[in-house]
Amino acid sequence: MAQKPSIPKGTRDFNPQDVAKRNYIFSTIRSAFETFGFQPIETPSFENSSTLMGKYGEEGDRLIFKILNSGDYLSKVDNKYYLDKNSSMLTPYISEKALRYDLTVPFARYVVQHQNEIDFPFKRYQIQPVWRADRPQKGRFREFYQCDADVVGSNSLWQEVEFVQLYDAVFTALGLHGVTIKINNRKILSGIAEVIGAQDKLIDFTVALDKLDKIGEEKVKEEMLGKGIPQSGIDKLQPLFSLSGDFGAQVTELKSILETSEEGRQGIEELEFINKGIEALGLKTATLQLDVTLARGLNYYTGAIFEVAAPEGVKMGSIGGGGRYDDLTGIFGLKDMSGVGISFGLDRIALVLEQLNLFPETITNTVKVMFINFGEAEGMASMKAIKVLRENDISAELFPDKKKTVKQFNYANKRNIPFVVLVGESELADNTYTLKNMASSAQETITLDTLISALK
RNA sequence: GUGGUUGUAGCUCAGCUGGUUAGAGCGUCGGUUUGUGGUACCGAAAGUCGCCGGUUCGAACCCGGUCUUCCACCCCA
Repeated sequence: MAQKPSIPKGTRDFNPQDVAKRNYIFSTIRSAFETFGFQPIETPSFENSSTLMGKYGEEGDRLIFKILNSGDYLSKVDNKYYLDKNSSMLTPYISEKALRYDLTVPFARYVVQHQNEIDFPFKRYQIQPVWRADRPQKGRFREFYQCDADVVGSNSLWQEVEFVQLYDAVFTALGLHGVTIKINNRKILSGIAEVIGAQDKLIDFTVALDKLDKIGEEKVKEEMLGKGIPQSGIDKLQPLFSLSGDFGAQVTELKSILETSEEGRQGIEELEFINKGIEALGLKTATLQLDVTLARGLNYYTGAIFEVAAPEGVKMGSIGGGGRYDDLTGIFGLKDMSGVGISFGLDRIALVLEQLNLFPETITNTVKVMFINFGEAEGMASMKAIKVLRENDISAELFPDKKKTVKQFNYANKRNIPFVVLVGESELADNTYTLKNMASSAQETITLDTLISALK
């Protein structure tokens, strides 16, 4: 055998069973999106580099897949950068396009570009692959699908309420019960930073706070101190580390911490509105949980921040995330356009469903009936019947070769084909069909009309 | 990007401190007399031991590099 071919790091092939399972998730999400009034759009898999670069922070820029220019791309390069081997300066000269890194920034570009054709508020969903030059791990790929729903052009907090409901609806429909929808608000984080005198260190502060459940209270304090946050401020955080109780109790605690911060108080108000809405409307299987340490999220979030964690006991990074960004389109020149949205990580959801064995057994993409091949004349009779079955929306096929029946049955078995039809010498003479149910082994010899109704 | 880890037939894995023709189970293919599968029995094919280089009389095994896998950072879906 020759050298085995392979695919790039962090990419995968999907076999028919995989595709069937993924399609099941896609269609569940898609139908929920549409039920909530979202409309689909699609954008190109690659954008101009200038559209993407600088939108995800320094880290993000590094993870964007750049596309090499065509032609003699080195001829345009400034000798200085070339000879210095200065990659970051050289890149813009040799790469003008890049694969999309997420669906939100291309969406912002889309909104600005098509602002005159769009009726606001605009609710769109988008299900497409994205690419990141990340180092792969489990549940972490270089090519994966995001399923995004966003609304632009409305400041209403009802949108946030709806997104919580949407998460609940999708995961309930997928049978993935017990997910936790964590919610926080960027304004609360800013407020806390303000109160402890670290407003200029918001990022450092949130990054440290985010690690609370991972490295513990002491280490978090150490890190904050190391980043130059005053001890007096850290002391004020004490109540934060011991936040407990239900949503209401935590909010009360927060209020006392954030008394002096206008922004913080606003964040709390928003949070309370969302929680009140969800309490009144109810969730089917998910839980909404306030998580003040939830600080992840891209630089552009300005209000609510969401993240969805798989049910307890499943080791997997977040399976969804999102939030409110007041000025996303601002970077492309369209001001005062608030957006809020969420994303589902299809690939991780698939892994979780697989692990918990939650895929319905009925997910298959096999044909319903296979005709055994007994020879040329029998084959012709079979093909005629198959034609009629297909016209009746029944998937059917003829085993192409006249092999031993044992082999043909084996094949049908392995492909999980539920029914087999035999058209041999006697059936040919009588103009009948022997239909066998592979699961029960029962078989009967019937006419074409009966065959059709039996398989419908 | 940093540190670690993995890689042997299609799949899951054995292979003792380097020693002669690298094994098993499952799967695949063929057969158990030619119209009936998922069971049983018999038989066969299939591996430049991830790739490149080095050490050695000799390497799947030791060393270096590289790719891949997974893990921890980082970041995220």
